[in-house]
Amino acid sequence: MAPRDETKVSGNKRAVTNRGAWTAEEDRKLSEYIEVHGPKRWRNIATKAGLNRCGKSCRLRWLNYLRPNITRGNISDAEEDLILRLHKLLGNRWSLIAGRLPGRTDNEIKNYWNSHLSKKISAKEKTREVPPPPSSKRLDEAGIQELPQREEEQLATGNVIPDLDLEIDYLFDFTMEGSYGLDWVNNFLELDRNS
DNA sequence: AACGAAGTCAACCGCTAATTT
DNA sequence: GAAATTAGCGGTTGACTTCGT
Repeated sequence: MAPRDETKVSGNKRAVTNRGAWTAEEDRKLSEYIEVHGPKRWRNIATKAGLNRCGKSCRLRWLNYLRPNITRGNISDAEEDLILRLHKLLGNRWSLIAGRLPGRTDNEIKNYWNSHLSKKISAKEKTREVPPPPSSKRLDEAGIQELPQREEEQLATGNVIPDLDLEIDYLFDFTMEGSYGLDWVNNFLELDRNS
């Protein structure tokens, strides 16, 4: 049985809502209601569909599992390659990445990244370990290596920008492109230049 | 067979942006 | 224009499964 939680509603009243895994019955109720009324006003959906859930939970369930055209199961090699390249370009912008993978959800891609790809990458980097040429970094008088300016800025602001210079040839090598159009990448870069 | 560690993934949380009242 | 509500995002948690000993 799903755990329950008290959710604040207007005033001092509290409503007890279900939490945890969704049941088949809850899925059915949610799907049927959305089929008729559409996926909007999630708090209304939760109450009017007779679900003891918060609107947020209903929305998540619909987007990640119940909506049509969801692709479930193994991520193909082409998809994995695209995720890697998009992540290099966009960072942890999971919803944007998911938007380029038909049928995949941001949650699924985020999970796949955290459980598969991040490890693959760190393993790759460990084996690579190519030291930079001595002239590429200068030493200050105390003998401490200075960070490149962008790295310093990122550390200062906390905004880590994906390293677009790293493996740039690989990133923009579209010769192995499959069915995924990447015109949007060019548009994105054009917008970025203009801004 | 039993147990703990590691991996996986669905769901929740906290926050911000956008929209509505 | 301000306040309230809703939608959406990324990070995190925790239950469950698989693997190794």
